[in-house]
Amino acid sequence: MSTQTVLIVEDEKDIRELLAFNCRREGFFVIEADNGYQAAALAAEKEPDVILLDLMLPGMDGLSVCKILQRSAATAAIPVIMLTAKGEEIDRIVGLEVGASDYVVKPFSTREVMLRIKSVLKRTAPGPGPNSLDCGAVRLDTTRHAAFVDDAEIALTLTEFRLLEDLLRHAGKVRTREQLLDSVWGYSFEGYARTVDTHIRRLRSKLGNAADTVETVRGMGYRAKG
Amino acid sequence: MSTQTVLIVEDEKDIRELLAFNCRREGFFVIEADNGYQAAALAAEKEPDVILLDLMLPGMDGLSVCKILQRSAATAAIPVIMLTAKGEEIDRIVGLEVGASDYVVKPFSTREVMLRIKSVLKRTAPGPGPNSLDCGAVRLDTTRHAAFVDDAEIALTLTEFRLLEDLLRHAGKVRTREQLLDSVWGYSFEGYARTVDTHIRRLRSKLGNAADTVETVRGMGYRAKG
DNA sequence: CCCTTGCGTTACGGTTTTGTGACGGTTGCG
DNA sequence: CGCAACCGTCACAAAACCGTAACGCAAGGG
Repeated sequence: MSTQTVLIVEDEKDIRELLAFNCRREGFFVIEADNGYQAAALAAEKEPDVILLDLMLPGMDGLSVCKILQRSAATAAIPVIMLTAKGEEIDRIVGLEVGASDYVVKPFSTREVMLRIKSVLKRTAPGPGPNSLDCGAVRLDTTRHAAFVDDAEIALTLTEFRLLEDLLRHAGKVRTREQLLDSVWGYSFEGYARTVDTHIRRLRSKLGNAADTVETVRGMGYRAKG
Repeated sequence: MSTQTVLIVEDEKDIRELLAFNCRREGFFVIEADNGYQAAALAAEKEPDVILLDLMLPGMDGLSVCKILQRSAATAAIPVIMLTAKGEEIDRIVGLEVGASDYVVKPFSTREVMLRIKSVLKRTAPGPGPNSLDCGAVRLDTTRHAAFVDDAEIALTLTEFRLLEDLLRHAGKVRTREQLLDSVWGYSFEGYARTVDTHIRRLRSKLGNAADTVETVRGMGYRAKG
C-alpha cells in the first residue's frame, strides 16, 4: 500500500500540530489547512485519501466545506471525519446531509482519532464500489449523486437515491425491508418497516416507465431487476 | 440455519433480562453471566456465536474478559459487542483494539442492539449453504429468490419457494409432511398436514413439464428427484 | 376383485401483504 | 415569516396468498 494522504483542517494551531504529529508517526503524509477556503482548494488540488475537518472554522465552516466537496466529482468520494465540540451538531452530521463518514467529539484522544482514520480508510480502500451503477434503463452516478433513466436525468431525494443505490449494488438479489432499513436509514432508525414501501413507491413513480426495475418479492422485500 | 447462541454479560439484572428477552424473541439461544469470571468460563465452555459484553463489571471488567478470550484459540474468534456507558470514549476504543467487533453506547435501543448482533453474525457466519440449488431442469437461486425451469424463470409464492428449497436441499431423500411443516411452516404451526399436499400440487403445476421433479413416496411424504 | 387408505384436485373464504393517496411535522431557504 | 421540499406515518383499497374442506381416483393388500 502506497503512502496515504491526510488533510487536516483545524484553525487552532496546537490541535492541528498535535494531529499532524500523530498522523505522521502513523506513516501518513500530511497536508494542513487552517480555514475552510484553503481546505476546499487543497482538497481539490491534492485529492487526499481522508480529511479531518473541524466543524467550527473562521469564515466558512466545516459543513459548508463538506457540501462543496460533495458537489465536485473529484472530491465527493473522499471520506470526511468531522471534529466537533457540540453534542447537538452530531445528529446533523450523522444524518449525513453532508456526507461525512464519521465524527469525533472534542475533547478527543489522539488515539481515538487515529483509530477512526484507519477504520475509515479500511472501509474505503477495498474498492469504494463502482461509481456508476447500471441496470437496464436506469443508471446511477454515485459520485455526482445523479440518476438517469434512458440517459435523461431524474431528480431523486437523498433517501430515494440511497434506496436505489442499495438495490442496484445488490442487483438481482432480494433485499428485505430490514436490510434496507439498516443500509439506508442506519441502525439507530426506530421506524416503521412500511416506510420503505412508501419510498419504493415514490422511487417507482419517478422512474417512470422504468418503474419495473424495482420488483416486489412478496413476503421477502424488494429487488432490482438483474 | 441452526439456532445461534448469545452470551449476555451484564451485571444489572434489568438490562440483562431485557436483552435476553429480545434475543430469545429473535430466535437466539441465550446464556447469561453477571460478572467477568463467569463470563470467561461460560464462553470457554459453551462457545457462543456472539457475546454481548458490558464494559463495567464488578470484579473483572469487560476489557479483561476480552483479553482472556483473545488468548484462547477456541474463543478468540467469537465476536464481541461491547456495551458502554456514555463518556467512556477512550475505553470503548481500547475495546475495539482488544478485539471487540462492535460497540453500542448506553442508553441503547434494543432494536439497535439486535441489528448489530445480526450484522456481526452475518459478517462471521459462513454462507448459509449454497445459494444455487440444481436438480435436473429445476434451479433455485436463494439470494435472488428466483426459480427456473429450463433456464426460464417461474413465479413461485413464498411458501412454494421454501417448500421447493427444502426438498432440493435434501434432494433424493424422503421428507415427511411433519419435517416439511417444521422446516417450511415453522415449529409453531398448528395446522393440517394435508396443507402440504395442496402446496405440492401448486408447486408441481408451476413446474410445468418438470413437475415430476417432485416425487410422491406413498405413505411417507415427498422427495425431490436426486 | 374389492375395500381401505392415501393422494390429487378443485373451489372458496379469510387473512396477510402490498399499493396508494393523504396528512402533519420538520428543515432549509428566501 | 411564509413557502417549498422532503420525510415518516396512517388508513383504506386492492391484490396475492394461504389453509381448509370436500370429493373422487389410484394404489396396494387381502
